[in-house]
Amino acid sequence: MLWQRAREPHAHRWSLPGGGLGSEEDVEASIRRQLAEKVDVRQLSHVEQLAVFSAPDRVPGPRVVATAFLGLVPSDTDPVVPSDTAWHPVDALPPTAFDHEAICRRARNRLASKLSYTNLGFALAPPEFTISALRSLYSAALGYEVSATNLQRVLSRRGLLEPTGAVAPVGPSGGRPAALFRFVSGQMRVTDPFAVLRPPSSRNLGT
Amino acid sequence: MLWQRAREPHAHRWSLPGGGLGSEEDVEASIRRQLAEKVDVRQLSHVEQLAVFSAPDRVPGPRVVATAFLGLVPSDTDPVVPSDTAWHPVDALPPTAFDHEAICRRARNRLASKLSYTNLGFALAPPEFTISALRSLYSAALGYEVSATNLQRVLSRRGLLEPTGAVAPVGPSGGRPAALFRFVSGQMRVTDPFAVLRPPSSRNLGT
DNA sequence: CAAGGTTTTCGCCTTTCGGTCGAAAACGTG
DNA sequence: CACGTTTTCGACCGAAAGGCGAAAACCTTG
Repeated sequence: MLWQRAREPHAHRWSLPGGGLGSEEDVEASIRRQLAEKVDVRQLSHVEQLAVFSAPDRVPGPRVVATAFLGLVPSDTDPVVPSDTAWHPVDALPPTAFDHEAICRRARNRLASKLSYTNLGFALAPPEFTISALRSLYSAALGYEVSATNLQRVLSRRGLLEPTGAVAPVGPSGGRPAALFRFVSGQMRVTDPFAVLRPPSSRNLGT
Repeated sequence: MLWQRAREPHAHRWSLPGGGLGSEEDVEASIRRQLAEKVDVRQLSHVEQLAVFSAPDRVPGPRVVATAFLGLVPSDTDPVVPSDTAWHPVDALPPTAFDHEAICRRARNRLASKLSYTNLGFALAPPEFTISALRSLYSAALGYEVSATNLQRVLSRRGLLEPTGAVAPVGPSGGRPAALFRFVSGQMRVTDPFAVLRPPSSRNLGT
């Protein structure tokens, strides 16, 4: 989500939401406050620090040190945004101000990595979803196609997925109605990565 | 590596090396400069941003925003450090100044995670090492025992390990002399994590 | 120098995990 | 009711990882 700068420098270029750090808040409280001007903060399903960008010449004039965040909203949210603000596909960004394109790239890479080795998927999905919808989300975020069969098995084996029992309405072209799933509550925050070298004789599946 | 504060606030408590950001450097250049006063920077085998710590009351007086870094040196380096500076086991830290204990915990968690799903191990190991020495390093960093057999196999299969041909001198209690290994050059920087959901029909093993 | 202790290495086996494929299920439509 | 469409599920396979124990290669000691 970018907003279009009205004034120089870099007028008319698109930039990430953000602003100065208040004296009584930490950086996360600050970005949530800044974001509240653009979108309802309660819709944020995940917020994490990305990196500090601090090159002396990253903005004209006096140095500005930026703490970049990665913020996610579920795919079904369509928040009302101000007129100077719009969503852009991360693969086809318009001309951006300052180093904001690099920041977006970093965010995209972080998301793709964490999708694979953590349970971050819950932050992208709506409360209930079909496997094929989830497959589309993962494919879009990762940048390559994943198999629905495999995705369901991997997430299920990790104990993240739970059928709701209901089925989704069928599409205009027919087909078998898809079962609805949800991420199991209690797993709706980022947990430890799924380690490859595990402690002896203990899997990280059970509660 | 901590140094002992001489003055208030928090006199005599141990704190992480660091200092103010200069106007002509970014945060990584700054921490390398600060660290150079304590230890030869060329010994650093890995440096990465950890997180920003910015709670308004994290230090007394005016707010100080800190960008924390994780820095690693190979286990065989024993750098000369100033008299007010010393190494401490991360599991048994002395009383620390400010929020530096929390920073250390975060660093330790980051290290443990990345050891498993990236090739970060090279940053901890000396240029040449035996499998059991490497096993000790991994066990210490991860906090649980790993099997030497499995560690060697996992790292080998990822194409990270290479035998030097030489063997290490035997210990005081005898035993078969251990073969020496090195991390293959070209893999001596952190590469992409080993993704679980891979793109179709392409493994991340080949060069 | 043979016996026994110690440490490393290696092969074999089992389990788990991820990838792939195709058949079957469950809907629409003509 | 045949047919297209989409989802679901089971089967199979290879690769990855964990576990175990025998063999190898050194030491010391009697």
